[in-house]
Amino acid sequence: MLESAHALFAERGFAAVTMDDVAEAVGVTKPLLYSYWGNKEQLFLACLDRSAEALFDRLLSAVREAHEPAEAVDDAVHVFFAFVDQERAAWHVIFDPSSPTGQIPERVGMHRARLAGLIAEAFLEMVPTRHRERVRTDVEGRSHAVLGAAEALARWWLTGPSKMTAAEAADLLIETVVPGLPPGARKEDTT
Amino acid sequence: MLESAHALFAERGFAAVTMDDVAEAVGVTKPLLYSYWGNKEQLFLACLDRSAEALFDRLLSAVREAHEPAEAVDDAVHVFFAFVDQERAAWHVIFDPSSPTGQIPERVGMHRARLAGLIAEAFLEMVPTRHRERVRTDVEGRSHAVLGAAEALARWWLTGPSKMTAAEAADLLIETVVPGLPPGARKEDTT
Amino acid sequence: MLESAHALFAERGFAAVTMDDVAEAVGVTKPLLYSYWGNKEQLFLACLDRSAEALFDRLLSAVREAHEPAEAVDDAVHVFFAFVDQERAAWHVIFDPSSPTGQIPERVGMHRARLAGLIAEAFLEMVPTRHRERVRTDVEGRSHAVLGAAEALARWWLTGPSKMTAAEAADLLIETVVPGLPPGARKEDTT
Amino acid sequence: MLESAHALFAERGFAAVTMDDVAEAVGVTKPLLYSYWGNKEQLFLACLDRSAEALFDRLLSAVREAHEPAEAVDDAVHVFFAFVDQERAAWHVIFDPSSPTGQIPERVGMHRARLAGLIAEAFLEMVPTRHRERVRTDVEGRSHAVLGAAEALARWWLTGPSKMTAAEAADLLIETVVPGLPPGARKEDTT
DNA sequence: TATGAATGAGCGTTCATTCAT
DNA sequence: AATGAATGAACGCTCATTCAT
Repeated sequence: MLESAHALFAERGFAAVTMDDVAEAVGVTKPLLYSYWGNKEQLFLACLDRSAEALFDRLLSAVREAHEPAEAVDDAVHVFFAFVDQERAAWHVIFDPSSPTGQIPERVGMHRARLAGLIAEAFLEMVPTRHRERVRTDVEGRSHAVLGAAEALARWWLTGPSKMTAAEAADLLIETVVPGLPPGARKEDTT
Repeated sequence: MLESAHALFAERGFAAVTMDDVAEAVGVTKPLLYSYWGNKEQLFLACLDRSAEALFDRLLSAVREAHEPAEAVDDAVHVFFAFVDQERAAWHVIFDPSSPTGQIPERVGMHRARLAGLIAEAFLEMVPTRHRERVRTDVEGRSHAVLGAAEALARWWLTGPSKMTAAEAADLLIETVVPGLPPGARKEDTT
Repeated sequence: MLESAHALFAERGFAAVTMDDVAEAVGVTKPLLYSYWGNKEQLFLACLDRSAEALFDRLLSAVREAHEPAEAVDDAVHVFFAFVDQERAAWHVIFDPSSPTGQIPERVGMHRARLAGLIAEAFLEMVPTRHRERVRTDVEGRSHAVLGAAEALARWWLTGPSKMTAAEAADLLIETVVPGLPPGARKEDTT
Repeated sequence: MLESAHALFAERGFAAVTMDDVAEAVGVTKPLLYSYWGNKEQLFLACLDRSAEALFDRLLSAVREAHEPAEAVDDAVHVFFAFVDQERAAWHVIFDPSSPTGQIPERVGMHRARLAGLIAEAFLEMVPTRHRERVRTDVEGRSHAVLGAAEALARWWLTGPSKMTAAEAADLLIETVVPGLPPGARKEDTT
């Protein structure tokens, strides 16, 4: 039942969707919508959480099932682009830029942080244990950078002139950001 | 006079600012605003162009004045973070995610593409002439990725727990994405 | 419920009535007005159609129930002035001259044409069958002329110094325009 | 200089023309417009008077120069349609239906009355002197009816399917309303 | 005289949200 | 549980009109 609302938000963005639209698409009356979700924001947050959770789960699996640290990052990136490719609506909802009111930005930030955390963990795996604490903050920043790179590359890939497959886009991202990692491993670890 | 409007948009985003707000902040009446800019969108676009132009100019100078290709990218990244640091309002307007109506997304896309183009040029300088055509599309994608990484890292840096200086944030970005470049230069050129 | 809106439009004309006025007069809030009629124009068109329909129906009955052609025109004219007399608001809405935007003029033209068509039919009845085609265009023009005469006479009657009854005004119109008809019947048919 | 304003009012009607439009069309600044005419209404009234005066003058000449009463009405009608044909802008301003505010309707009424008065005079000429007082009111009403008929026929002629010349339209009107006149002359004067 | 700049007052419309039933 | 009907609160925008210069 969230399905239809989800599709609408993905297509037109939070701000451009009215509760009337949602009610019509879902096939129920507006008051019912309110009795279920309280208000527009809550409804959107439900969609957002659903999408972000799905992406998070897939990334988590990829990272968990990887046999070695370096592989984990690669797999995660591939999973990310596969997700964008297959679950376009979910992707749009997660990164919908037209939702700047109330609790939404905060929640988006939280999901972003969770995703970045996942990436960060994978990176940390590549750093010898004794150096992890020292580089932790850097890794967090890098993770956000990588996530932002992924987001921007995905947007360019979806809307631009490129005719890459999801896998090729993923490889491009890996080539771009992964060699720069793990941090500290390069410079400081040569001792 | 755009100043005040600019500040408002930076602070609250396009959607959350009313023309009444702007009028009050600027210290004039609404009709005057309309006589100057026609409508809310035009007013915002004026702010947007102004900010994006400023960032573009700074990056362009940095790239032009660099002595060698590798230096150009480094300098650009540092200039970028310095800009975010000093011209926070401009930065927010450029990457305001709450402006999804009318011509705005298109214009934002244009500015993003221009910035990416600048980065791409700098990267191409690092690739031997005979390989440039072959890697051009990849480089474009990478440029968007780098820009996205910069945007995300800047956001994390401004809002997160990090206490880095702008220069340190810039270095972190460089470490993260620059080694991955130039594309083709690494793998294919060793032949 | 259209009643109050109708009265307002009749009294002050389309342009001089605001939706706030209507809402207050009707005793509901503005959004409800919009949920019922969509916009000001639609609301007015509803009033217009209602009035024009009422006048048309009365004229139609008069024409249908007349025992012979000549009587039909007479009766129609009397019905017209009786309508003006009793349903003054409706009359004002139909001939409201302050409604020159959107679909309104077109719709007014349509209603005028329908009324003229009714008159034209009555006139054609007075013309021998074999001449009808030949005079059809003339009759159409004459019908509009008669309708205009009726409208102007009614306006003069309602606002001027005359103290006639509706029946007397009707007779005056009949004396003025009816002898001039049927066209063709006079000049051409004597052969 | 009124010329341009006149043209605008004729084309779009009173309500749809802004003072900015007028200023631009005339080629002066708005404040100058105000210094000349005081306000929009006065400006329009100036245009209106000018047009109405022109029509009145032509009708007056026609009536004055006619050799006998019956001819006067015929000539006036022909002059009327020639005016509509040649001075379409003036005609539109006189009968502009979108000017229902302030003094305008009253002034329009005055001009209408003057025109009707002219027609009435011509008709009265056809009535033996001793009956004139008795029929004066009737004649006034009839004159308005004739004027309304002329107006409606002209509108139909200009916008409808007819391909008549101005003279043919005039003849059609004469056939329709003139035989019905002079009033009283027919019924009562046969004694 | 003539104007660039400025405004008061208001209008049509929208939409998230609620209540009586 | 479910809804048809209703609304509060704004918002973008317009335009006749007027000062300061």
